[in-house]
Amino acid sequence: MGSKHLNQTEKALIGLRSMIMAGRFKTGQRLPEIAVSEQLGISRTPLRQAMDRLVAEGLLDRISTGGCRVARFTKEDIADAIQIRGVIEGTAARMAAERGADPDLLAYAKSILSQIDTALSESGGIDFGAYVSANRAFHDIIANLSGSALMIRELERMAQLPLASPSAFLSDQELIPDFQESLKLAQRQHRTILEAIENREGSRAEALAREHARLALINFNYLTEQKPARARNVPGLALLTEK
Amino acid sequence: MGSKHLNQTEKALIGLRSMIMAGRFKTGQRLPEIAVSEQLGISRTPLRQAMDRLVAEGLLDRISTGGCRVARFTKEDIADAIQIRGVIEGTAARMAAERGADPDLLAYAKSILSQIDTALSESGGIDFGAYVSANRAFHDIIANLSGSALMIRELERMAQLPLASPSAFLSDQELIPDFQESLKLAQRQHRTILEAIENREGSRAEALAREHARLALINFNYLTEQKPARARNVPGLALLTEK
DNA sequence: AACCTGATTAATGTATACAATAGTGTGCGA
DNA sequence: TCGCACACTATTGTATACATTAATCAGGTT
Repeated sequence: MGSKHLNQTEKALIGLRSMIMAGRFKTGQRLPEIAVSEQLGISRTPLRQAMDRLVAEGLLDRISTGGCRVARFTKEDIADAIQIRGVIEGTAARMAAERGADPDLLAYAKSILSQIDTALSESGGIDFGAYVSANRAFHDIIANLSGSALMIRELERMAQLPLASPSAFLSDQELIPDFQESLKLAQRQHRTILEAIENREGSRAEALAREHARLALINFNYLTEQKPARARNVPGLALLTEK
Repeated sequence: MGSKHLNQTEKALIGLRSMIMAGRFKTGQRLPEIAVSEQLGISRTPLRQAMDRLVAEGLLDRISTGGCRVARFTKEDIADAIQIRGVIEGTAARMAAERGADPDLLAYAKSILSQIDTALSESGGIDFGAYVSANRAFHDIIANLSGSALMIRELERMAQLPLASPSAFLSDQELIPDFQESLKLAQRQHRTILEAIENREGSRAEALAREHARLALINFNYLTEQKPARARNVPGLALLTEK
């Protein structure tokens, strides 16, 4: 599937991003290029390229005196990110509805929903792996249904923002049984969104997609307020800062 | 004002961006690093950094086999970009209204509106320079009124997209008298948006800001369909492609 | 003792040399 | 004449050395 031949810049990007997400750097401190490049076994040139990419993603902030530091996010930042992602996904859904969705893509979306149904009704408990990948696919399809290349790009960007992606709080759900009920609600919302798109009900599709994103917000609040210990396992949550 | 000490990367960014916007590169062809670096008098390292930034901005596309090419945009792309910008600005306005706008910022916004009034009522004709900079300031304030750092970032991004910025079709308006009436309509919309924010009418503020963005779309369509000759003067329009 | 000033150190920013790879053209064969 | 293969060229990707600038620390002065 994925090409195995990653160049140095891509290796640096992946390696550095995971280090950041895991919270491996001291807060507020400048990220030392030489040390990181030695740690990754990659020279500074591609590392710096990767850092530029991470600045664009919002994971790093440039420092005026030179270099970068790891960005910190407040709860409010994350709530805003989720809300904005919802707004953009809502716009994608509305565009899809108003312009008319591609029939093949619609059919594909329905097959994905069936996969989610299957994942949710496993006898031995929910199949999280299948759910997460199908959920990701569904949100990709919504972007594609809009028919706008820019929309696809923007939603990809939003998904990279820490904790704003539709799957941000899913990766570790096997640990959090309380979330399982919300998965079923989410799936009902998926169906309704697709139905609205198919019926060309643009405004309804938009509102539903916005509301759907709020589930992520609920999960986020639940996690940080009720289960702070488990929150440590969620990648990116290490970047959360007080106030 | 602006710091005079630009480093090489920033020089390359500015220089390359203006070359691209002016349409100085052959369509679909790979952008040659060596030639450009010699033309700018800057070595390849900071040039490549600048290219990465422009990829993030969407002005360049990466080529799978290496290097970048200048991105091309269809009319539909630009219409989508304007619409999405309107949606995000609408969200900023709604956030500002719902959360309550900062009084100082609100007062500042009103003073900017007065400046626009003055620019529009000059006896010798409209003062375009003053209008454009005040208009830009107004849209910046809307972003800031939202109180969300992410929102500010996203709107800055959208403003960099070719032809999606609130000022995209203003820079050259002295040549296009037909637009002058639309400036007055735009200013009325500015007042209404601010009023809705002040009254904490979130939904109204959102809808008004969305509608306001459509003015850019109208100007864009008018320009490309009615005055294609004058369209050549608008920076970025060189990137417009058929189909 | 606190603070400013200067020198030292260590980091980032830049240029360039080298390596790897994609693009191009030529020649040979069918 | 067309197509394929091979070699060659040109360009990108990477490493590294150098220049420049910021951070640090010591020493002296107030």
